[in-house]
Amino acid sequence: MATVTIRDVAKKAGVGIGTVSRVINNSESVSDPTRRKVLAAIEALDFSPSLVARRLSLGKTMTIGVILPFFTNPSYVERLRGVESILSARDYDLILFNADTVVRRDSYMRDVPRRERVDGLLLITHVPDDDDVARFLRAGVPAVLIDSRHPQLSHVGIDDVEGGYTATRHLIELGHAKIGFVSDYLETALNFMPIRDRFLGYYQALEEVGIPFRAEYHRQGEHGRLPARRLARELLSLADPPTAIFAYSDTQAIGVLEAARDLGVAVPERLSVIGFDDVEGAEYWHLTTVHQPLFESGVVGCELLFEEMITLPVGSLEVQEIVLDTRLTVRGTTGPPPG
Amino acid sequence: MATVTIRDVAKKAGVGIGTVSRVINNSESVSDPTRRKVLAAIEALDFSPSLVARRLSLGKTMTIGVILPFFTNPSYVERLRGVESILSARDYDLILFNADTVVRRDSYMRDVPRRERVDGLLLITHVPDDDDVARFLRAGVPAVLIDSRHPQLSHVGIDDVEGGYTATRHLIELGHAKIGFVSDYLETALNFMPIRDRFLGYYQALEEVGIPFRAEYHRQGEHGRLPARRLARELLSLADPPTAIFAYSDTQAIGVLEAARDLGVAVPERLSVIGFDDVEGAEYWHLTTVHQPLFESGVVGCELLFEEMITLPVGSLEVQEIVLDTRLTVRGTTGPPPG
DNA sequence: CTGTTAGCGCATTCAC
DNA sequence: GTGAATGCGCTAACAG
Repeated sequence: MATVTIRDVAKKAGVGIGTVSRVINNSESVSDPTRRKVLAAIEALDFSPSLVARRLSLGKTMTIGVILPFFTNPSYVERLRGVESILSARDYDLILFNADTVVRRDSYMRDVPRRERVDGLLLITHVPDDDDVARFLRAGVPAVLIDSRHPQLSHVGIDDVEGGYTATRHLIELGHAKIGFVSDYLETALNFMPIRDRFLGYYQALEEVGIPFRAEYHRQGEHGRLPARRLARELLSLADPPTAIFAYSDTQAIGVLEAARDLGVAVPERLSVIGFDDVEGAEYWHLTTVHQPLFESGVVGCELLFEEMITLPVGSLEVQEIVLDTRLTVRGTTGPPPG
Repeated sequence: MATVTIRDVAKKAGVGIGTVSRVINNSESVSDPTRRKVLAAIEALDFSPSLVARRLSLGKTMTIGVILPFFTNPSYVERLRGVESILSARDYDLILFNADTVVRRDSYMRDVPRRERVDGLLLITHVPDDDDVARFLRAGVPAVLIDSRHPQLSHVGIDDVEGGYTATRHLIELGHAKIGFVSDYLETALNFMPIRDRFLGYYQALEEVGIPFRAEYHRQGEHGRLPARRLARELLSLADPPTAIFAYSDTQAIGVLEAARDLGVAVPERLSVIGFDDVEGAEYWHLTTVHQPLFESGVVGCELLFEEMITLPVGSLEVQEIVLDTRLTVRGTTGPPPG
């Protein structure tokens, strides 16, 4: 209970604390006999070095922080798994900052990089503004973006415009012309980029083949299954309802499927539905969707961050932009339009 | 960039560092004028105290650790949300330790409580052995269990025996006598308690009304939708198949529903299915299930932990056992047996 | 009320 | 190679 320190070990081994420190850190310059003595003492005392003290002394925290909008969402869980897979291999700790509101995001953006809490920062989906980035740089905290962009920061993501295009294009090629889009609000205080991008892809795909964009076919709402369900119901209740719906995420696609069921609209016979992400659940809903490498995005983002962390001075590394591939995954919820 | 310390502030404000420290910590005994001076200096220098130093000095880490089998599972996400809701209000950080294998669990059980990494530990589902608990106590790290039990540790959970009983009883009351059970392996290296408990509840409910337990009606496998699907298919292919199936979790219940669909068995006309947890997706499937307060379990567990953390010496607080209520939630997948 | 001092546990110069 | 001294930034106990 009386926590055993490096000093106790030194005394027991009959050496100086410096030597113990060297042994702990695998320094070359320790003779084999003394090393053995120290190791024995460590063993005997069941000593393990204090991370906090080491951090203070080293000026490093050995943890990286992740700021994200809450991880309830399956896609974030997948990404975090990727991050975690890298961290655990490097003996780094992971601290999560759940920024699901503007207030909390701002607070974290301000505080987290400041107080030597983390050695590096991963921002998922959240878009830092110029002030934030300046603060990161000033604080000397490397930051990497996942699923978001900023000219001065490295990031990993996908081409959401292309993804939106791919989804819409799939529906068009099946013969659909009346294609709805159910999404999060395009403009919000949190201002997530993929939302606008996928919409853009949707828009461009329509335009390309001369299908006019119909505002009433684009419904926006809060993220989530239930709001999407409501929006889809609106869509399907239109005088001239769409024969296909592209949902911003798989979660929302499920909502759309529910709406179809609510209204007795057969999928895919009378309505095609395509989602986005390809989360684990997607397969079991037989959901056609656009697959994106979520786990890998966490891995790559984390690796990128470590690169930056070992490169001094902070910010000297050239900004890298890594774009992962998306892939259309056709399952059972899309087919040719009725009639 | 040259990190500004408490000393810089003291110099600038023309006071001693002790005073600055007092201001930072909202100590009463500082005169208003000096407080103002210090505050001004802090503002001017954009100073913020080093958490690491504070931690070293205080001997506290201001973080709590959570060890859990990976949080991919929807039920863990819900629990974590509950934990996080308490933490953020208290200015504590959350470190996640993903222990999805025996090796990693053992490693975390050994290392995490040791190196003053955390002020408190939350174990979800994982069952510590006596050695683990002894180590926690020795290290002076309070620990609380969620969804798991140990005589020397406080815990919050549900009565899984009762839950299993409730589910089975519901089927019995509908008139079913041939009731299958699809579950995780009862005996595994990770040795989770709820699995055996729910089985026990299932067993007792049958016994109570004189329905003999039939070993071929109990199928065990890996956790997950797909394994459950396979198991359920086996069950339904029996010469004398069950007319109802109780699944250990909602996830597995979905697998059972799929199996029924695979085999063209109508639910609930020819087969009743009941799950457990009442995760978000359960509603979509109209799944009858046993609801358990997942979010609340995180909240309560975390509150319990804080109680222990402020009570010295560690372990002096009486062990508390909090049992949350489960609730049968009847939806559309259960009904009377055919015929 | 407030300045000063002594650690917190470790890594890192330095001399030896 | 190795031991002793110094400092990381802060809190707390002690004088004033």
